[in-house]
Amino acid sequence: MVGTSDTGRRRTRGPNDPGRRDRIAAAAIQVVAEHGVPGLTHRAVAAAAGVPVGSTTYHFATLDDLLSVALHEASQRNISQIQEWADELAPDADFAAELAALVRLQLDSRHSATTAAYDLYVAALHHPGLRSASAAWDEALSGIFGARTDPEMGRVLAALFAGLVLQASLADPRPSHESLEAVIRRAMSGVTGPGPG
Amino acid sequence: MVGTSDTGRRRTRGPNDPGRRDRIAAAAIQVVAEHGVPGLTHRAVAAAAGVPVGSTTYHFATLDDLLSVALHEASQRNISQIQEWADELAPDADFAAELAALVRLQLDSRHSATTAAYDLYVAALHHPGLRSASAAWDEALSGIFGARTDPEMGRVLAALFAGLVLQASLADPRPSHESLEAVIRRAMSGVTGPGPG
Amino acid sequence: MVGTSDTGRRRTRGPNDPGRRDRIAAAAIQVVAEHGVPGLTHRAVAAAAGVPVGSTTYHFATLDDLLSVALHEASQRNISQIQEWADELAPDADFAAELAALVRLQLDSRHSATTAAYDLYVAALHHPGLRSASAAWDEALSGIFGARTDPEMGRVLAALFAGLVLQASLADPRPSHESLEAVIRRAMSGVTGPGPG
Amino acid sequence: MVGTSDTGRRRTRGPNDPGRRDRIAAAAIQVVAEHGVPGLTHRAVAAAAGVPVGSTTYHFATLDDLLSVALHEASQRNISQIQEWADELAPDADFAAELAALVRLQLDSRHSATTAAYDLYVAALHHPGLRSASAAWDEALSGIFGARTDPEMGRVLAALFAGLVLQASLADPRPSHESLEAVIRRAMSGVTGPGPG
DNA sequence: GATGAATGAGAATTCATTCAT
DNA sequence: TATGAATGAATTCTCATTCAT
Repeated sequence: MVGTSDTGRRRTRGPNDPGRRDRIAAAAIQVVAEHGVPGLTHRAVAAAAGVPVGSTTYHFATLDDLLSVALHEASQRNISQIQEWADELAPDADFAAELAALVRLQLDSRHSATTAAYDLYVAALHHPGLRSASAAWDEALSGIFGARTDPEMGRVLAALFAGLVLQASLADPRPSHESLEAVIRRAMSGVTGPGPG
Repeated sequence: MVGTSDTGRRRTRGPNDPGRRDRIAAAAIQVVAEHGVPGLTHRAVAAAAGVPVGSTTYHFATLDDLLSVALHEASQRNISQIQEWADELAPDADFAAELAALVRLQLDSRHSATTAAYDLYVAALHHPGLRSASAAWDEALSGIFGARTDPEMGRVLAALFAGLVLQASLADPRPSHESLEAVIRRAMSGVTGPGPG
Repeated sequence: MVGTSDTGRRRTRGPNDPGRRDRIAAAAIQVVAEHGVPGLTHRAVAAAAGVPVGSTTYHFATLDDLLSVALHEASQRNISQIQEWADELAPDADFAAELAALVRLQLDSRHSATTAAYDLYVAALHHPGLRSASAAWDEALSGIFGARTDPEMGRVLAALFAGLVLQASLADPRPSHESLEAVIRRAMSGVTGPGPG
Repeated sequence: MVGTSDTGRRRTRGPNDPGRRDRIAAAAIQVVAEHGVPGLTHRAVAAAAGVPVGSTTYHFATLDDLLSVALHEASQRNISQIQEWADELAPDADFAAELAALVRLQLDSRHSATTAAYDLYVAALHHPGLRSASAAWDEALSGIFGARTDPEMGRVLAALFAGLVLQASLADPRPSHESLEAVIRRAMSGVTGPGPG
């Protein structure tokens, strides 16, 4: 599936496969999504990436390296997705409703990525070197949400968003769009923005 | 005083230690606080509790049992503390300010317990059997906060609280009381409660 | 071959085999004799002792533990052998000749143990915690040899003995008894002991 | 100055570094001095020499090659140093005193080299191909010491020297110059040389 | 010549779990 | 009831060695 069809030259060794490092990083996120941070092992990542174990330790010598790349990559992806969501938002959109939809999106189609992201986010509690990445994530959310409201409300919504996604990921049944929207709208009740709220 | 023929009850080894099970559970939380869920092992817990490894497996046969008791115990403690905080709140207290103080309390004097709590909370993402415990926790927070405001605001504040504590645990430097209070007050701006806000 | 024939009760697990710890220690010396200190691994020791790897790590958690027990055991054995040799020495024996014979004995029938002993002795250079064991060994040799001559000559002979055994272990062909005896006798030329020298 | 088109000779990577092979050999000795023979790895040597791993395997394809070059180089250096010491010795020097000083010198300013030398010397026990190097070393010592006394005393002193340096390297505290001198003088008591003793 | 990438084989450890006592 | 001993299965990590470039 990967790195073939080029010339048909069989190659089992040697310095090639330039995308491998990235594939390993992606596999790390996938493993965290499936088994949590305790399941993040070189072996599991190797299996998920379809590479030998030695390859994972070559590119990421320690587990912390793996954890680090997973967190950075996951946070970057998450920020990109939310930025994209913000960019596509109509100027006169109902922000509360749209934000509720974003929460649902994180829970549904992006469920796996969301799980991994929160796992990694919390793992940073025990890895001082990773805290800056988690903090930068918060900053980004505040900025994105604040740009549509105001800086203070940005901070409100960033925290609320994080809390809601986390809670909702664990709730059974999942909260309805309506209830999410109501909560968000209520927190935004002091906003006099472009939305109809 | 220890391990003697106190009541004639046959005992192969060791002293009568009725609190041991609880001590092990407490040690489990402590281990999670220090090393995260990946560090939760029978051995680490045994060392933290000052008991032989065999004792931890005797009381909690599998790692999942340890994780489960840690989560239940941690969530119960957390809820108790917050309930206590609510009970001691003056009827005319400034709720936003007091809630900001509670956030700070979680970060400062209860930092270790808070870290463990979030670790365990997130671990439930990968342990369906534990989700109910995490969800019950949210319910409790919503209830406590809602009792001082209204049910919907209770949900707002529960999510906001969770998000703020998590963010603040990772922020460097820690957010000031003022900024926390401002965020909370803003989210509560639609409340016409007993507080001076 | 080991631990059977008792009652025929098959037993693959469980807390028994009380001599196991000692057998592992003996196997460690054997491994060093065969492959040197670089070959001292839990796996090799396990194979030599006929026990699972987990058993070697249970009794000797780290390689240093294994190295330590091997050095202590080897030095103790070596001292015992030499003490025995001294005890069996006739009062009017030709000490130089007998000492030369002892050197040969170390090289021939005890070759394997001697090799291991010197390997471990030198390994102590890199393990400050083991230096005392190596030093105690020297002390013992000085004492044993000095008891038959005088304390100063004891120190001469201890150093000479160590140097000769080491050199002779590496020489090809092995030095003859005559040449060893001549060297020793020459170093002892200032002795007016009970021997005919 | 480095890695440029100096002479037009095609060069894929890296500067012209004619001394590199020797630097790697020197680094190998240094690694052995610090971590013993078990620590002698291509990687450790590469790090110590400040060259890529591929460079160590290029110049010394196998670990045995590294071990071999380290032993030969170390023994040669050691012999040179001792030869130099002998050459600088005054004709009427007190040989016992000077030899004691040489022992001290090995322990003090040349401590690291001495440690490595004995490590490698003993490693030859398990590498038949290296025994000749170790044996040649003994020969050299016997010759050097014998030239100042007589051949037999040369052999006495070579063995005594080896034993004393090894013992003294492990003794804590290090033996005094006086005690070393006394031991050496005692072993030399049958010598009627040029020295005052 | 030289080297970064790659990998399979182990290395030390850790560990959950079992079990005789 | 309790626990030390035991062990097989990982786990992280190191490494010698190979090889395309």
